[in-house]
Amino acid sequence: MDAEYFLKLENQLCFSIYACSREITRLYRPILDQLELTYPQFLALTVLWEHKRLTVKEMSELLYLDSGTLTPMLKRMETMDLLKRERSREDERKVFIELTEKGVQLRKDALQLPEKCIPHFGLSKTEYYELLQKINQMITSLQKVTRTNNEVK
Amino acid sequence: MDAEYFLKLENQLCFSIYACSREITRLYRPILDQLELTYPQFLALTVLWEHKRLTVKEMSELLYLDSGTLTPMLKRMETMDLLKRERSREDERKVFIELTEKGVQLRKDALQLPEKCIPHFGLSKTEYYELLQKINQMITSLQKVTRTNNEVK
DNA sequence: TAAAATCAAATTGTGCACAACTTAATTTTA
DNA sequence: TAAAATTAAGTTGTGCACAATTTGATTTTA
Repeated sequence: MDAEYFLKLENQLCFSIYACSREITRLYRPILDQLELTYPQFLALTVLWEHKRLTVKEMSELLYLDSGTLTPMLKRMETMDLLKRERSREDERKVFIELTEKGVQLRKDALQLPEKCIPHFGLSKTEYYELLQKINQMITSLQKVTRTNNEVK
Repeated sequence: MDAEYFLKLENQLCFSIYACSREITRLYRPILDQLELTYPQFLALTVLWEHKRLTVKEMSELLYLDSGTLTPMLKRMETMDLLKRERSREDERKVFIELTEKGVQLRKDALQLPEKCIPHFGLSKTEYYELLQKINQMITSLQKVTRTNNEVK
């Protein structure tokens, strides 16, 4: 492994991925602005459109975000009348998140997002799927290290 | 294009890339902690190791970060004695950034980063390069839209 | 060459991201 | 079954990211 080589910015895959992530968010922003959503809020809605009702913990596992990020964001979204937060009666440590009618309805408007944005990725259908698969493979590998006690040192 | 399909979290390439970016940062963190650096600070050092002296504008173009992000970060790094900020005499709008001896020396310690981290990406050499290329291709496509006035609406 | 336009950096304000910690509830175990 | 351990959510504090705006310098142009 040539450490000198990989220390150059242009050869750092981590930088490319980090920059690409922000570039996609920038692409999405004008449309999300119309829906009055941020990108993380849109992701939170996405999992709620799929699962109806989730605890904060479950959302945290789906989005890889912790309660320190989710709690304040969900509170903001509650204020915006997109969702309800309700503490579980069976286990009072848990808080259930459920969409309001407004939150459910927003899905219709959000459908334009993939249609308007994905063409700008500059990828063929095949490239899109292959890239998705590769990145997911990478996430799985990374989580083996980052989600255990085997910290890299 | 099946918008319903692409609205599912698992099919969203943007989510994968966003999650992957954070997962890599998490992998890097224990090592960067030892160097007392954050990931964006490490990137700032990376471009300064390559270019010796840069204006804020030039760093902003290399890292795709604006002055609102860079100025406070560079001030923190100046306090940490990693770099100097000096306003240009020829054009007083510009501020030059240059590494201190401490900033230069940190490069030696940073060399361990790629060596220790890249193996955990779970990619072969070929896969690494292909992925790097694909992501860079994607960034270029995205910038055609995000870095012009043709906003997606 | 003086006004208008542009430019570079800094500032302000909002919203993540996340480490570290706290609180309160539930589960485990001695 | 009471103490210890674990768990879920919330809190606190720091550091990005970035839009929008401001400040001051330089360039363009009428």
